[in-house]
Amino acid sequence: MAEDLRDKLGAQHLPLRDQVLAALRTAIIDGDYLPGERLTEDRLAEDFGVSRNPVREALRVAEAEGFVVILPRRGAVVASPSSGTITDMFAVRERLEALAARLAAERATAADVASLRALLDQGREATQRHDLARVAELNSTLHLRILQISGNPWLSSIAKSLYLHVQWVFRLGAAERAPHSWAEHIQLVDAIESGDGDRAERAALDHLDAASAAAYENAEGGYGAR
Amino acid sequence: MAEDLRDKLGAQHLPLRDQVLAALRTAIIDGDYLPGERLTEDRLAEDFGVSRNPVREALRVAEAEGFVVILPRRGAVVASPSSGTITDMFAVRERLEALAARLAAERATAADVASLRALLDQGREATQRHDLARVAELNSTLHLRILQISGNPWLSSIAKSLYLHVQWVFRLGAAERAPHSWAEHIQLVDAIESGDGDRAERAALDHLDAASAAAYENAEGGYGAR
DNA sequence: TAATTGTTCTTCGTATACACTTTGTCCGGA
DNA sequence: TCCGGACAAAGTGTATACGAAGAACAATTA
Repeated sequence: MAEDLRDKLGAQHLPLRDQVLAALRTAIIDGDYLPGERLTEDRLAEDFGVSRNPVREALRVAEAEGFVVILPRRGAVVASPSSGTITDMFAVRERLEALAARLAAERATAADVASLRALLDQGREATQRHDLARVAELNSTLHLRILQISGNPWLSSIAKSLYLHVQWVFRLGAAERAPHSWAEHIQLVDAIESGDGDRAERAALDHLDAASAAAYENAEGGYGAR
Repeated sequence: MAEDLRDKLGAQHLPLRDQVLAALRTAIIDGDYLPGERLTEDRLAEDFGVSRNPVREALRVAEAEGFVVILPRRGAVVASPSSGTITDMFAVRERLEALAARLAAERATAADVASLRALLDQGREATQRHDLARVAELNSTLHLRILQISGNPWLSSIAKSLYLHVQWVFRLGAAERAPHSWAEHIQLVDAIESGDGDRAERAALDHLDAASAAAYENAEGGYGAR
């Protein structure tokens, strides 16, 4: 009974605008709303079954995060990650994840390393099962976990946001590369465990370089945003 | 009552929410709203002479940017940049501005360099006049200009946001350090002009290290947020 | 004193209204 | 046929009001 109430209150705890924002983000990342598509407030309100206000608030944040572009008096359209900005994104991500890897190496506890290793194991297993969706999910979890271990909230939140955008761009072809990248992940975790910041940074850079190259290839075959 | 603000800001095309956001940001950075201070929607609406709707939208973005913290059902309070996050902020900024300096060095046109030199001149002049406010302003402009020259929109927007936060933390004691840092700026611009990415990156790192040390000192004497 | 109950303040979401822009359409004239 | 302008439709931007729910604080009671 108390749990019932807790759950109910906990669910209520999330403001509608945040739920809308989350739903909007995933809808965009999943391609339900395609780049360039017009997002009128009424339409979104109807799609999510809420009034205009929460939608508007979610849209402003989505704009700040780069998922939509808002044209004054003309409303919102889904942003278009052009191939130019893919390069730019990776240039920034490279620096950020390198820093994260260094910090993680310097600060990781035994428990932290253990949790990374556990993810690695699950990833190997999922790869053997050819469960690509699960591999992709573990991929995200691993990166986010490293960010968290770095203990720098700024780094974490910025990189997280960038990471979402990478997923968005990646979306279509990422799964094919996942098994390849797993070997790089092992290198990275080994480096973090060693506590050697330089080495961890190098491993992160190598990983990002490979991912960047793959992303660029995928972008060619991506949706033709304009 | 509302008219003065409306007329002042209303001359532009900008939606009210953006004007409110800008006003809110500067009010927080300038210390008109102190860390921990409660910001009710009604109060802000009255302060800015607008209705609650634009205020709410501005608040959501301000939250995403880290200037306020919104507690569910309890409203917004001005965020508190604790000394812990100062270190974290500079760790990220270091990487980002180093990248910006490198990219700027690789891409700067003659006109770009000329505009940087012009800022440098104005800064030297303002320093001689002991016009510290102007020096601080030129300081910002210079950094933002380099970001812009880097030509990476992601880098630019992220670093810009971080830069605002640095200004916020700095606020009190920054003026004293400004003359010192000007010498470092000359090094930085020289490096960018040379087109040598490595050198530009090193110059940026040196500058940031010094700024970081200074910021840390200032933080001790900052406002005692709780 | 401690617990409980009210009261008040404020957010959160909904709904409505309306001015103003932008956009698209239609119509008449060259 | 093509052009330009009037006109209507759609949608944003802003204001306002209202009710529900939660949180904080005061008052009351045991």
